[in-house]
Amino acid sequence: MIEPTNFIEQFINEDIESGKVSSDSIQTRFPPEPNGYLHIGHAKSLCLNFGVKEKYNGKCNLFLDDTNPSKEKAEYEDAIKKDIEWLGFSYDAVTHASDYYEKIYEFAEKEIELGNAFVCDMTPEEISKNRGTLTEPGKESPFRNRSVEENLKLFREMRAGKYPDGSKCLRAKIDMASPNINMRDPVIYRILRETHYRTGDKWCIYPMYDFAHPICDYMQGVTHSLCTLEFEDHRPLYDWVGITLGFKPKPRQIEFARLNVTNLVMSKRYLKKLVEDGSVDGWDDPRMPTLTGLRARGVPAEALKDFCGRIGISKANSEVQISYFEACVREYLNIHAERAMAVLKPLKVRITNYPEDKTEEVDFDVNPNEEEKRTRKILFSKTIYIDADDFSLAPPPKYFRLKKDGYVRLKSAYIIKCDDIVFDDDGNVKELLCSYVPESRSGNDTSGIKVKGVIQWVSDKTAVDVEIRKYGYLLNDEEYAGQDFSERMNKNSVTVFSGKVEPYVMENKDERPYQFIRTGYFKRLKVKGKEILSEIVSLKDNFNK
RNA sequence: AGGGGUGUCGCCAAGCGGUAAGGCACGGGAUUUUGAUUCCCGCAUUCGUAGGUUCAAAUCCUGCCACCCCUGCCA
Repeated sequence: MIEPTNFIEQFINEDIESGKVSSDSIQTRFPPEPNGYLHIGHAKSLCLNFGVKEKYNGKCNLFLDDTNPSKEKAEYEDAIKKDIEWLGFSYDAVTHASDYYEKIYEFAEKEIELGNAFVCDMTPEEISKNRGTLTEPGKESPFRNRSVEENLKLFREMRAGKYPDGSKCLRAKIDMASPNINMRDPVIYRILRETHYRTGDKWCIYPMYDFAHPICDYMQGVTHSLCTLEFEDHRPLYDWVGITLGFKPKPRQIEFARLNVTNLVMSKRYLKKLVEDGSVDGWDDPRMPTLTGLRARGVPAEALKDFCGRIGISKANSEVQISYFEACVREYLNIHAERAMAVLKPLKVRITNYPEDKTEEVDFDVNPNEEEKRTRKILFSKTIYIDADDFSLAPPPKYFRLKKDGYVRLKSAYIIKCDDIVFDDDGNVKELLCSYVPESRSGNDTSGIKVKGVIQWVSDKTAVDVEIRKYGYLLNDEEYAGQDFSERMNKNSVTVFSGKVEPYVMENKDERPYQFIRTGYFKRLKVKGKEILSEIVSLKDNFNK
């Protein structure tokens, strides 16, 4: 007996116990339509479907739901595969609705033969008009009672290309008076002369989602078809197809709430618009909530999966705060990211009592939290840079960092005292003149001086100039409601710093994330051929509280 | 009386008749050469609401309220 962690697994257990399905046959599928890139919302579905597969030792296919050739592209299919690979899920097979077009067609003929479907000559407008409303029943099509023979002949002619687009369609014969509008003789096949990215011009009729999906599920051996809440009303139709066609065992559709993240723009339509109008650099722009965007940002796949697991599965419409996601990212990065030093806004510091040409190496912890501590050497010298934010001309109370006549520790090195401030012509701080305490060297500090502030620094002898960027998210704040997306973008765009980092960060070939002391988590990224450092997520900062 | 759903802490979310798990956030304290991390401690006498059944209800029943989805030849 498998311990369920959500209501879907409870249902699966019930189906196993009741003998509906055998425990070794559990199968799900991840069913995106290849009409866009996967985003963080899909990650929830991915984790759910593959989670069930792993838990029940079952199967899970990547099923591309390509029944609408006018929206779908191979580019999207390729991107979807890459994203799933990145997340580390392995599917048992890649399948497409289009793989089953012939089979679906046969099932359609079967429905006709069973008297469950008819060819309708009404225009889309007429069908819409006769559908009735939420409170009034619809009117039956005048073509509803055509003979099986006539329907079969007409449907075959539809396939053969005898009729223009939209002039005829195949409809399920269910109930025009049903309170569920999806059951009012829904269209299950349409005529559409559009080149399909996989089947080309082989077909000029295409099955609709409601008809194709249950058939494809069944053909693949799917036992549990997990989808989002808006398909609840379609379940009776899903079941109708399975029952009329005699599917055994009939796949069970179970709905769950889709992921909403507070203020995060996730609509495929808007994301596509941003890409197309050049507001972002592409689907993989680090500001995008797409999986490829998150990957570019430096979000570890493990952190994303952890997030999906932690938010849980339910049927309640909910909105998860982005801080939850960020907490998961921080938690992972805290364990895995190497520490490094960097200054986003360099401020020159001259250590007046340090010899001009002397340098020395100090030991720096790669990650203080790891069990087997590793250290690496960092060069210290007379002139260094600290972050401008680590010095204050007018320090508030309880300010721990550098101020005039105050002491602060340079991480892994010496304690320094700020003796003097050099201003430029405009009255801005240009440089600090400090003195170091020779006996305060990290590791064997005999100075007896206690400082609360520890700041990062880089030596001018080794510092590498690099552009450092903080990327915002594409937010849909009330503040920006009604504004054009390009305007929202400007406000949530990119903050650029001309920073300096220790060479270690730039020397590594891989793109491992770093935690810059007291700053945040960063990774190297190439934007239009230029190497930059971009922020993955900021450090939790209690200083401002 | 259109149908289908959902309502448990600021945000997720367990709970399935025996007297409110956990996480994020938050508040307090300790340790810390990252104001990070880590570590303690606190954080719903109450489960949308009003009744009812029961020795006992978030869990069962009834009524009300709120929110979401459905009138594509989209998925």
